[in-house]
Amino acid sequence: MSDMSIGRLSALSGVKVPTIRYYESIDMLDAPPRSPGGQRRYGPGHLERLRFIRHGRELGFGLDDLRALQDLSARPDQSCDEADRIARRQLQDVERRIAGLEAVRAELLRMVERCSHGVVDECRVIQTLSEHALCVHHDQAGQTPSKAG
Amino acid sequence: MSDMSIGRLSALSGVKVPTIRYYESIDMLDAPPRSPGGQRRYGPGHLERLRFIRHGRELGFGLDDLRALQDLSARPDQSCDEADRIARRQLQDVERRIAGLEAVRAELLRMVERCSHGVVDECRVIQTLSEHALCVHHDQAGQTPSKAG
DNA sequence: CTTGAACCTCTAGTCACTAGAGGAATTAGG
DNA sequence: CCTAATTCCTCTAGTGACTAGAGGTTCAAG
Repeated sequence: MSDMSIGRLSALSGVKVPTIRYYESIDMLDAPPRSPGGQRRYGPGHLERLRFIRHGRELGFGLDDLRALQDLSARPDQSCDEADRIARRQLQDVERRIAGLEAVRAELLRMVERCSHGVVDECRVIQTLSEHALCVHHDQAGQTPSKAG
Repeated sequence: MSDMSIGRLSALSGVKVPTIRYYESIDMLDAPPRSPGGQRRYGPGHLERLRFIRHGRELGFGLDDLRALQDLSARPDQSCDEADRIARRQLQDVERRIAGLEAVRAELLRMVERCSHGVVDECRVIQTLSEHALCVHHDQAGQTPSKAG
């Protein structure tokens, strides 16, 4: 288990080899000792940490959040309010994204269901994309403070 | 309406000024004529196209897809099968992402609901991330993790 | 000892923008 | 016409989280 090569660590963690090296380069993962020839040799601590990161990434946490959570878990006496706050923020973000995607899904469904498989000129897909151009929906411009059309 | 500045086009389309220039640079949007001093002057066709692009982006289409859809709409006699195919692929992608995010949401909910607001050592948030036993990845030799995003 | 897989560093590319520097043009008011 | 404010210009570089490839070195098995 100790003295793993990067390939073995990759297989055991499910994180690709270049990604492990990338994590090291951005200080997400401690640089391991090297073999006499200069190749990385990992211990079980690295594997544990990588799995933590991978699990967190699967849940959509950013690497900065995971760094913060990892730092917290190194100080077990502290209050876990910060960890809770990070997780709740992530939950809200995920819920917001689900809501957005469901609206998108509804519109895409309308699009493809109305497609009569004719020619482009009558195509609902393209028409819908063009038509909605007439609606000035949720205006998020914010780039020109003076006047708006 | 004709001879808009880039700022006005931005306000009317909801697409930010640097993004409009970026679209021009990657040939998503025709380069407009210039004023004597070299500033861009847009017509209504540009506005229509930009709104098409923005709407498509809101639905999650990639710029390559939108380029293809635009090219199709310039040839109204063609079959719209290609447009339909692009939209259906997008719909599937969105549905796949929703499913992934809902699994993520469930796990995040379990996380924060079990947090007892004590100290880090007992924190469910951090514990859950560390518990790779419950993790979905069994691929000990595989090299292709799938991601929820 | 040879072979071939796995490893090394480094650069650059991905997607769709965003930020900022440093300067030129335009517009509104006087 | 002059000035000041605003908008515009090009260009480079940065974002997040990797991924791909070149060109070379080390390791483990036979």
